Amino acid sequence: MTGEHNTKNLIRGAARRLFAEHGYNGVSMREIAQHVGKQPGGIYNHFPNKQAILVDLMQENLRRAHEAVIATIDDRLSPAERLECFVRSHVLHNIENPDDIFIAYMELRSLEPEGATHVSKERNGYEAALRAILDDGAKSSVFKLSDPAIHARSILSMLGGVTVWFRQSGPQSSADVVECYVQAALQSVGAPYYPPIER
Amino acid sequence: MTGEHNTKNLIRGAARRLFAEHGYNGVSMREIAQHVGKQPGGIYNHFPNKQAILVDLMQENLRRAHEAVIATIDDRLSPAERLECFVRSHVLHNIENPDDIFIAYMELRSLEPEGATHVSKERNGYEAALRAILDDGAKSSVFKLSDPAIHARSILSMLGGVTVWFRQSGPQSSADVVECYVQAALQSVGAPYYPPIER
DNA sequence: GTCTATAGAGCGATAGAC
DNA sequence: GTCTATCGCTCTATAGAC
Repeated sequence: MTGEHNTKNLIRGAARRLFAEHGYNGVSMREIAQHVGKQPGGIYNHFPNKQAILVDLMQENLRRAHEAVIATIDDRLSPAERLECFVRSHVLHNIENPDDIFIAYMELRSLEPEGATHVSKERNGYEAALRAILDDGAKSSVFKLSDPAIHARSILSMLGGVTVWFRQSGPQSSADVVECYVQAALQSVGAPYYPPIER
Repeated sequence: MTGEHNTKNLIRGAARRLFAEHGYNGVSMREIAQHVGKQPGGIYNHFPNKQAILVDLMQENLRRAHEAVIATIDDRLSPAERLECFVRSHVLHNIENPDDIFIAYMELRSLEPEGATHVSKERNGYEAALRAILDDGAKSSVFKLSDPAIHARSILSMLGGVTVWFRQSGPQSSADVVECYVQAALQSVGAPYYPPIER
């Protein structure tokens, strides 16, 4: 699936990088072609138009991101443990795929209606999964929160912010950053945070 | 200053609305002119070019937003009280000026270098003001946080998210939403949250 | 599947009458 | 300060040779 066709994937890669940096409307087919080392017209052998490249990136990446996070959550764990799993894998995935995530959350407005509703549904499902954890914790009073829906959104905004400033090449280790977001997210719903292990 | 010239302010208003909805690169001078009820060429009597409209909006609005928030913080208060003031006025300002804030945080990449550095400095100063509060609270152990810089960024991302989903015309009251973010932000740094008053 | 060439539309910005 | 008109350019997308 990923390596199905070389040029098509090169186009995906160039578009991902350029869309993340300049935004969908700030990037031309010519620029994408140039980064792939091909002529502009040739892109249309792989995607019917520019919008299709964005749809391809957003739908596929968002689906994979959500799937990866949801898979790490074991329903038998406590709400606090499930939230910790959620945050940890979400931030880790964001750190490892900053461009994908950045595009997915910035370019909803550049999608035409059909793609926009699809992506919105995908996002709402993900948000609902997080809200279910918060609801559970609120019921058993291990979480202190007045509105699970708003807290869910605020956690997602918080975690999404990591793609704006964090770079793997920077001074901080991924593990430390993840840990810090785990602490902030757990505490934000009133759950206690215990650092992994003293060194 | 605000009412200095009618057409110029109409242009500001149309550009604010359109940039927030479609992004800087997704809006043409023709569209802005149309929303103002003027001819495209006429805009250039008020702004030298398109970029100048964006710079005008971002610099002025960000400065006013930060000024308004910082002004509500009394240095004699405790770190927790100062953080509460910060969050409360920040969210309230975001709610009352969603387009301004949304543009300021989304369109940094559409700014040419000169304007980008100016806006970055403005933002960094604001982030530093928040970090100073967190540092204070961490020193006296009323806040529980492993990295004040990351916690400051995570709070700002969290609060900024309100512009994405909240609408004044929606079902929730501004006051309730503000209160919810106050709770999430205070708790995220490990500070206790006391609801305003039982009803 | 890639190329060259270009159609057809829209863009930012300017000139000059009023 | 607003208008009409337009320049020069870039854009997405297509056609057709190889």
